[in-house]
Amino acid sequence: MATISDIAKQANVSRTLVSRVLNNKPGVSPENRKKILEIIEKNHYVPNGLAKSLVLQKTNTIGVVMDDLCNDFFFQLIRGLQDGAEAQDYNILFCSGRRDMAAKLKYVDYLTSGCTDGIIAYGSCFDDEELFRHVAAKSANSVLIESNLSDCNADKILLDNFRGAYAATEHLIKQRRKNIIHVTCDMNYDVGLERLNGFVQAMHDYRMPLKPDSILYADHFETIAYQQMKKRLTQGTRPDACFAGADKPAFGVLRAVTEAGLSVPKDLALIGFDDDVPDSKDMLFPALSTMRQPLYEMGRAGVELLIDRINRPEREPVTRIFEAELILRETCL
Amino acid sequence: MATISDIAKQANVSRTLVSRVLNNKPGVSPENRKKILEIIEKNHYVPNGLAKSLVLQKTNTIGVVMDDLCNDFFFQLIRGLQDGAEAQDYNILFCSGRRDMAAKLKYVDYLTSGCTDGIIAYGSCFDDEELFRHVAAKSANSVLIESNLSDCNADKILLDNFRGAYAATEHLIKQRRKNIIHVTCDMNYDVGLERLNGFVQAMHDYRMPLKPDSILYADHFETIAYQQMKKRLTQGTRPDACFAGADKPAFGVLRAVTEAGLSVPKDLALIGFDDDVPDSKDMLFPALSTMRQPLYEMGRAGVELLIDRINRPEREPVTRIFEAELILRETCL
DNA sequence: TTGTACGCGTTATCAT
DNA sequence: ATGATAACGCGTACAA
Repeated sequence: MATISDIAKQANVSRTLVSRVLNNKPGVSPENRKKILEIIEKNHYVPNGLAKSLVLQKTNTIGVVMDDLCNDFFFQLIRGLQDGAEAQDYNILFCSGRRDMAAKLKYVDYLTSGCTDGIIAYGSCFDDEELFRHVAAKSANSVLIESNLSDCNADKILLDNFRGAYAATEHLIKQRRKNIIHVTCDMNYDVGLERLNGFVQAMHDYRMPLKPDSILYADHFETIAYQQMKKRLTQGTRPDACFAGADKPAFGVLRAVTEAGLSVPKDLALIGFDDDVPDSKDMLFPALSTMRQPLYEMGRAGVELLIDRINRPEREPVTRIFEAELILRETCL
Repeated sequence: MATISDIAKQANVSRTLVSRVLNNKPGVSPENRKKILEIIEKNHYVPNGLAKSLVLQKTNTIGVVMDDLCNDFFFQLIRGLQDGAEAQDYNILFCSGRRDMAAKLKYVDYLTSGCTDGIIAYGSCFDDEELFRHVAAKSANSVLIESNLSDCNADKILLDNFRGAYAATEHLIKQRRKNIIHVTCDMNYDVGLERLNGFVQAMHDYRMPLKPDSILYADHFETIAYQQMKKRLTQGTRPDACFAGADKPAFGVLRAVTEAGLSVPKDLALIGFDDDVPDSKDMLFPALSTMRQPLYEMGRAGVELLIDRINRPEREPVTRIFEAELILRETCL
């Protein structure tokens, strides 16, 4: 690959002039500018970004680290991140640890060792704590999405999962449902705990009965929720309402309920969480009522916070908390 | 951020010794090594990757540019790429132009200007030609997936769309279907044309009638195929078999056919292309028969070719052609 | 074992 | 308008 020196040599000028032409700066005679531009063109010359970033101490690039790129749950988040970066003319790079912690750590190290001006990390898995402390300790610019880590020097984007869960549960209660259960999402994540807590608090505040079989433990996918719900329907009193900690388990519940010959929402009202519904699901089941998580907006806000921090590294860290919104469709009116 | 000089100063040694410790090289006394390691630890020091790559002329990183990260079609490809990179201890970065050509070009420029050892570009859109010529002209290491661009200095990973389409059509013919139609995928892409050609050739070879209404033009999504098929069912002779240029339009067809009260595969046999089926679809419709495109393997192969080229830049460009595999499920036996 | 000096490719400063 | 020089942070001959 040609370098700036090659171009300078061919044009019989100094590297300084070439650099000025490259960056559209004044101080170059029209003839020289023309000649230099031609030679640049002829050689398909592009300045080396590494060298440039090294001397400028600026990359105009931000990095994103996530658990897994291959999950449609992240689509809206990704769009928000991309649009946010695009709006301020930053490059944005995506990495994923393929659900592997060591790989994720590796990418954090990589992205914070010079090639970006800052990183955004998504994840509320308890295991992520080590990761984020590592980032913060290096005092790299960073924003954490969905991770409520105290005293670490990073901006944070959070969703009020507790209030969201509370609101969903409250709605079911006000619908005069009598036997409300909660199917959790993955309890290895903060969100799992927070949503469970919101459910419990609402039940408590409204003096609703909370029995051991009021809570079914599942994860972020459909299958376990389906199995748990299927089992639950064969024992104890039949629930007439369910708040699920995420949409995917909600669909597991929906499937179990439907297969048991029950009618939704008549026999059982159902509210999910996330608004993470592939179009095709709407054709399969009644449309899912859910607490919408504004992932697009959270992504955009994350990028904006990060770039602001890049420009003002001394600013105190802030936390922006988003609210989930109750979307009533067909599974709960 | 601390630099290697800072560490050296604190340890009262030269930068050389610190560098040796960082890279696990001999030539450092045990005492010095210990002292240096402690200071590195204390400062959370990590070497600057830019400077390192600049002097080493090596980044151990590859970049991927795609149309759109937010499409489940790419999941298997991404997994293949990641696993391939992981296997050889390379970092892999994903960028997407959000379906915007200018953005895609920008990312290609960015990734080929120093921060990676090579790039992989996916796409067979005709518009991509400019892009790939641009890459090749810079003589950056690159591999093109699904893009059959002649005389450009890059390795290529291709799928034999013609043969795949031919095989699908042939299967329908041998099923003794009499009125076979083809619903295309997006004709702005090579794959659209190649699959159409395969269909036409098979029909021709077997002396099957090919009328103007034997071909419905759609795109890579469901809706248009659905509309076209719906219209088609109200006019002309009813088709008894359909080969669709991709799975998503196949599902559009399936929906139209089902809504028209026809039975699949009895009244109409259907074969898609890609094997790009979200789980939930299987619950909604009869499972789709399709030509499986081995995207995972294509991704892995792409990375392997790229890294091989990085190690042997003088090697002649090669092209690896993968074959699609007929997967018979419920929509065609 | 240790350190000096140079180069990677670029931009910025300060002469001329 | 032009160019020599230093600097960014690192690795590595080479010399000591």
